[in-house]
Amino acid sequence: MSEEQERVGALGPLVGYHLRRAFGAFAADFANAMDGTGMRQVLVGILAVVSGSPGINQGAVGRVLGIKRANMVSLINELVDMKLIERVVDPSDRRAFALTLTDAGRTMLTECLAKIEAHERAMLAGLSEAERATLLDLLGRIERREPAAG
Amino acid sequence: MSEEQERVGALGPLVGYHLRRAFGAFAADFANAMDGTGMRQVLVGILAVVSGSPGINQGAVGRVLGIKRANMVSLINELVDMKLIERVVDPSDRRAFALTLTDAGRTMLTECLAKIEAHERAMLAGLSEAERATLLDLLGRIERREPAAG
DNA sequence: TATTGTTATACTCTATAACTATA
DNA sequence: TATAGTTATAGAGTATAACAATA
Repeated sequence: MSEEQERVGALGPLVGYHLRRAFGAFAADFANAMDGTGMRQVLVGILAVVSGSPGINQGAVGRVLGIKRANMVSLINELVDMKLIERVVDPSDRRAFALTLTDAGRTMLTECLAKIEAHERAMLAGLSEAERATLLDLLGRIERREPAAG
Repeated sequence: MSEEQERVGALGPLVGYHLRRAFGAFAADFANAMDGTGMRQVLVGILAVVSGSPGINQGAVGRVLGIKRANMVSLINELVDMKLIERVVDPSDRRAFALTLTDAGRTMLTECLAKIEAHERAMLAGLSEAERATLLDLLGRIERREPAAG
């Protein structure tokens, strides 16, 4: 196996470096797995969140997924144009749009999740079930860590 | 702590999703840690690789770090403009440039690595030493996994 | 005042194709 | 022909500032 990957000098012991490389490998394989669906990581994420919280507005979806409001606009537009998401004015707050999946959206999400599970199995083939659980736990604790100052 | 982060529906059990979020948290804090230095993740990575393999050419640096040749050009230009890297024609292969760190480059790398170690300590404060080692091991095995088809 | 969605904008990262000069 | 570096370009992710409508 390529020795070049070993010559990372001072980067070797850095979790951040390996996180970047592992994330990159996952992202590339994910894009491959989505081939032909017209979907991307972020779009599937939005479908999953809307599926779990029907009627949610796009600002809230953004907060769940760590996407800025300004960047949500075109993403939601894409999904509406693809007829995967329905967007209606929320009667209880007329500034906001209530989002729900269309039937096509539910089908698409189901199909994507099946492809994603295969992609995850391939990427994690070298890890035992216990190791996958450990990885999920450790990553989760990094995400939810206490912010540095309050 | 924000309940919104929990409402990820089908994304919850996906390693790829949590890898994306943990990587995002690391990247944001890394950028913060580099404040005032003019450096970014990729630039520090290049300095570290050149430091470990003086005289290496930029294509090889790109292969080590997973950066395409075309994208290396402007990155190396940046580092040369900042006078952190020296680029001389390799006498043994006049197509290539041999890269080495300048004194300023060595100083910058040392300073950045100190900041990065503090950043890593902060990001991983909730993990024991054993857990950090486990995380490095698991991420490393994902990076170096066997490609799907040969 | 604060919030929702929006527009405009900019920077970075990533990717591909085509070119040159050397090997 | 293959490789090192380059140029041009395009798509995607991420960030901020400012605005209108509504709360």
